[in-house]
Amino acid sequence: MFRGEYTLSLDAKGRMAVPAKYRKVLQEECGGQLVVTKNFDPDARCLLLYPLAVWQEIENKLTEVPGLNKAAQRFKRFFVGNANDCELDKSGRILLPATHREFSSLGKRLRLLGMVNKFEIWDEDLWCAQQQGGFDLTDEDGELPGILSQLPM
Amino acid sequence: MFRGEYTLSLDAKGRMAVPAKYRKVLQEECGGQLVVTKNFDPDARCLLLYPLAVWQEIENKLTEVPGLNKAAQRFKRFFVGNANDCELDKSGRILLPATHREFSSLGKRLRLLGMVNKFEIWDEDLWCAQQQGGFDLTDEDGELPGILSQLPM
DNA sequence: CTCATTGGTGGGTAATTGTGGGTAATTGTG
DNA sequence: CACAATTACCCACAATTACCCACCAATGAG
Repeated sequence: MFRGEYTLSLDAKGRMAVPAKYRKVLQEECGGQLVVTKNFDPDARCLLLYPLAVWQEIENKLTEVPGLNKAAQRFKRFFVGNANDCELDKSGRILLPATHREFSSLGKRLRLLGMVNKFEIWDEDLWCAQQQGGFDLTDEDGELPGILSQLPM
Repeated sequence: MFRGEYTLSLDAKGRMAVPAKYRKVLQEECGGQLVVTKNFDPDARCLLLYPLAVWQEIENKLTEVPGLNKAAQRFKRFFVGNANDCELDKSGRILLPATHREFSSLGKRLRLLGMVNKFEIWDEDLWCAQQQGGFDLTDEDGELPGILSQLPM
């Protein structure tokens, strides 16, 4: 699955090269079909990039969301409403929609992060600023998420 | 498993030779596939080097992390987002990504530390400075971690 | 002590990967 | 239907990476 940090650039046409090592996998897994959406966490203004197959699982789950639950609808509106298809072109690049580039303040230099089942796309400066701040691993409730306390790292 | 301290150098291209005694093991255990990431502890600015097989155990655990838990995502972003693959080349060296070298202030001289299931990579000067300071074995809460109090040492 | 072997280092070179931009095809709009 | 805007394809160049070989220092055997 996906991991690691890649420094890449956004060209004048709004395209980003996907690292060569992932192109083959993405072709096989989903014919180079991807989905970009915006991250809902206001403290992490980045884009999320999913292989179509992974995205569809999420989308399936979302069909179960009750139509009258306002919070759920709000989430769906943001997450799915902002999810655009993109396809790897013949040279292994994807075109990021203008609205998305603007949302995440993407400049010329980007950082792509492998996040196991998806990628995150950050503006380089934003990412560096984000990394500067200390890391607080505790939840809103001040607790360490259970899963983190058991990692064999 | 890994132990010991090795003094090595980083060449002009950013490569580091893995000590010969570990090359064979790493080839057998994981085909020479390794993963480097950045250490989470701001008081220990070093890189962590895992054999792929060990890394995958950690990563598997992380697939269970809920996408909407902000603290968990923050952790994943740092730990997995910074985890780049590296492979032993034909002469037993690995190429450390530029971003990682910068993060841990790696100069020409390095120290590699065996840490049982992983290695740590330090800049030599940083490592020496770190060793100067006294050692506090107690946790943030002033307690000795339970597991340490039972060591048959 | 000398020689052969091994392990670490440096650097040339070829292959691969990322980037920029011209041009043709497609899409949407009036 | 014609036009403008956008997108996809292609090629050329630059940067990076992987492979190879040569060198030197340390080690161990004879």
